[in-house]
Amino acid sequence: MAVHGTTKRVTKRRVRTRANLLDAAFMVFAAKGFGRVSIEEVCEAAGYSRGAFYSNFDSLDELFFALYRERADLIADQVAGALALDGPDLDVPAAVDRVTEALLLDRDWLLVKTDFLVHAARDQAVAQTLLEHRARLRGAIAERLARARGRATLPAVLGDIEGAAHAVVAAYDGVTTQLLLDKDVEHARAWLKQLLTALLTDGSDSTG
Amino acid sequence: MAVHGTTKRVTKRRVRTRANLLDAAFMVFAAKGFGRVSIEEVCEAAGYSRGAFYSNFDSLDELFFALYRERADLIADQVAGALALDGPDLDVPAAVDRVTEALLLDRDWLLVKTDFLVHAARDQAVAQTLLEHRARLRGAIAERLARARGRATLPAVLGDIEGAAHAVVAAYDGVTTQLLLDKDVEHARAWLKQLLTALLTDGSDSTG
DNA sequence: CTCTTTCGATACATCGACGTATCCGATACA
DNA sequence: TGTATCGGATACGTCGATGTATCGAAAGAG
Repeated sequence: MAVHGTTKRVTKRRVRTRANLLDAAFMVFAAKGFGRVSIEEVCEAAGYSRGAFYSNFDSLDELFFALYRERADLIADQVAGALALDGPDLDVPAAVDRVTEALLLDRDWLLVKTDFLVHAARDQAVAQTLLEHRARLRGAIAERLARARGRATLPAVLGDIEGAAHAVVAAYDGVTTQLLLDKDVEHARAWLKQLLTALLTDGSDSTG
Repeated sequence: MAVHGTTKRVTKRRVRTRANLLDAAFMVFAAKGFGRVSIEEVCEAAGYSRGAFYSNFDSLDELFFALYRERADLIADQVAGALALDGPDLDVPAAVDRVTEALLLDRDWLLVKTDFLVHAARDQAVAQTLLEHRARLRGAIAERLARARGRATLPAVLGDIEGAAHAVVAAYDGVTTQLLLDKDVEHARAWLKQLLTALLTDGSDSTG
């Protein structure tokens, strides 16, 4: 097959190297923080020389971006999956349970994610990407919330369903912050459930 | 006055220099992020040489810590002040208004604060300090919430008043995250109000 | 199996930031 | 005002990280 012309030959070795670099970078970033990591450290952790790095990326920033994109997509799918486990109608407490399980497992990811947030806060283009990711997540949540209508009523204060989805994300972010500090995953999980329940259910429901 | 013995002579010039360095550092940190700032940049921004820096601090970390402590205390007082403006009884919506005004003014501060959070997440000692700060804030909030009892009832899902205070902080953190990305202060403020209202008022109140 | 292309390692030059040691002007105190 | 001390500037040596250019080895095509 003549896939010549524009496309360069891409070896299996190359994709392996790239993946290894990304994986190593993830661990190093999680451990030391993006701002305190050098290209050399990433290479050393991955077992490559700097030549391999420069062959695959132009800068640490580019690698970081690629890394975030990869993992964020993965998480997004995970959450979407957790939300999809329901039947056509959504059982709010059950969904809350499953989503909190899926979201708050990996402290390393939270560390990297927050580094990326800090990065995005100072770079409009990066911020745009992150905002789109978040919008997608909110969209999935809103879609599911829509199906819950009638079974449970949302508090009017939050406005429409979009507002409620927004609130869910905010709660998640808030819990994340606390978790980064106290490192108590179980507590964070339990508490996120509480928060989401408080936000998503009318004060008037009395079921357990 | 013989304050000799242990105490070194501390000149006015020194305190001025130190303050200038801290102020300059704040701006530089806000602009570029702690991880991307060198000692030299701070000195240049402040109009001093590196000699001045090393005469006042041992490392960038130490300066960062001092800087955070200073500003955080300032903000804490500000919030406490906003909460204290009430009479003995607390009017929840009014207090929410004033607190949101006080909290969300300075994007630069949010940037630095988040940098510090990322920093603290990887250093237990620093995390401890930050947790104590947050505990103090929560304490002030809880104290005020206690006075509101009877006037407005808190949703039961949040548990006790401590839980409610926790939720307030989480909401603040959540909104902060969004604000860092979209830079829309007014929207963030309005929305924080909404969130707090949803969290702190029973679903059964109907007033606007 | 051979030949070409690609990938990653090595060696090199450069640069910026660091920390220190020393010196001079500023400041406080008598 | 004199003087001892303090604070900040300057100059220096060092080190780590960067990016590039070149080379040998691995992988794919025929």
